[in-house]
Amino acid sequence: MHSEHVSSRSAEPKGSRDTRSGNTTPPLDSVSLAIIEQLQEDGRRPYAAIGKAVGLSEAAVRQRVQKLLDQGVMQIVAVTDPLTVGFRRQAMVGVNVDGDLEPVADALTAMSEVEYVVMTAGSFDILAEIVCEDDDHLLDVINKRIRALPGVRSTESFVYLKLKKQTYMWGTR
Amino acid sequence: MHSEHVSSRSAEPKGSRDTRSGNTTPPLDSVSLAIIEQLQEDGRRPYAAIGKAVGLSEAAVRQRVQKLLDQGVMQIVAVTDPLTVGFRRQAMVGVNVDGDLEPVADALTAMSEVEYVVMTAGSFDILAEIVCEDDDHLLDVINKRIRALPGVRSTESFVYLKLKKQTYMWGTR
DNA sequence: GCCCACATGTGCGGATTTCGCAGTTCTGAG
DNA sequence: CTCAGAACTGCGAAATCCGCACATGTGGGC
Repeated sequence: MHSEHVSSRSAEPKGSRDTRSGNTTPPLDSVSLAIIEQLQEDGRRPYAAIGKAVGLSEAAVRQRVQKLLDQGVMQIVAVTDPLTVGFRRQAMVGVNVDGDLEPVADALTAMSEVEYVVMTAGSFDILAEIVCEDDDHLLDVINKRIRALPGVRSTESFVYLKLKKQTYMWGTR
Repeated sequence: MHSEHVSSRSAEPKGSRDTRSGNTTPPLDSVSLAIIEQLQEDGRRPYAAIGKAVGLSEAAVRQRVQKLLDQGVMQIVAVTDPLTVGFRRQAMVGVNVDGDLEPVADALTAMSEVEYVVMTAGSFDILAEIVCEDDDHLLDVINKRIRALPGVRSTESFVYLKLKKQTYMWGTR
C-alpha cells in the first residue's frame, strides 16, 4: 500500500477538464479534494491521520494544507449556531437597485450585521443575509440602514423562523 | 499579568443577562465567546495560545472547546470557495407550499445539492440554497426534483452571479 | 452553618503532533 | 539530454495535545 496510491494519483490529474477558466487558482486535484473532505469532518485532524487517509506523508499533507490556506481555497474556522451565541433574529433580504449594483453590494458588505451578500439573476438584484440580536436591531438594519442606501429602490424581507439545514460539505460528493 | 485577568473574569459572569431562554444550551459566558472568536480566526490555533489570549490555562481551554463541540454549539471545519472546488452554479430558491411545510423542508434537507434550508415568514415559505456543478445539474435539481415534491405550489430561482461576502464571524461583535 | 456533590480550573509528565530542512523523485521546457 | 521548479519523503527537535490527580468554588439538602 505504498506504491499503488502513487500510481493512481499520477494517473488522473491530467485526464479531465481544465476548462476552469474564471478562477485565479488553477484546479485542485483529487488528493487535495480528499484532504479538504477530511478537514470538513474535523478541522483539527492531525496531518498524519489525514495523510494515512489520502495516501500521503505527513509533511506532504502539511504543505498542501498550507498552500490551500495561503491561496484562499479553503479556511479552517469555527462556525457556530447563531441562536446559541445570542443572535435571535435572522433574515434574508432581497434588494432591488437602480443603476449599478456594485456600490450597493459594497455597502452591504461593509455592514457587520450582514453575513452574506450575493448578486443574483432573478427578481432580486441582491440577496443579503442579516444576523441580529433582536427585532429592534433587525428593524434598524433593514429599515434605517439598508433602505437608506442610495440606489436601493425596494427591499423584501424573509425573517427566519426555523433553520433546517446548514452544511459546509462542498467537495464531499 | 497573571492575577488581573482572573479577577476580571470572576467579576462578570454573574453581572448581566442570563435572560437567554429559548435554547437547549443555557449559556455561553464571555470567556467561551472569546475562545470561539479565537477559533474563528484560526480553527487550528493551539490551546495554549488561546489560553493566553483569554486568560485560562491550556487544559481549561481544551475542556471548554471539547464541551462546545460536544454540545454542538460550534464546529471546527474547513470551508471552501465552491467555485474553486468545481461547483460553478449556485442559486437560492424560494418555495411556496400547500399545507404543512415540514415534509417539504425535510425533503429539501435530504438532497445533497441543497446546502441550506430555512423556513421563513414572508412571500416564500422556504428558502433553499443549491450548489451544483453546471447548468444542467441545476436545472435538474430545481425543475425535476424540487418542483416535483408533493406540496410544492411554486418556486422562484435566483441564480448567483457573484458572491460578494461570506463570513463566519458571529460572536465577533 | 456544615457538608457533600458537581462543575471548572490548574499543573504535571508522557505520548503525539507539528515544524523546518535536506535529500529524492517527477515533470515539463528548451 | 539537461536543467529548473514543484512536490514528496524522512527525520530529529521543539511544541502541542492529552489524561489524570489535585485544588477551588458554587449550590443544594439538612
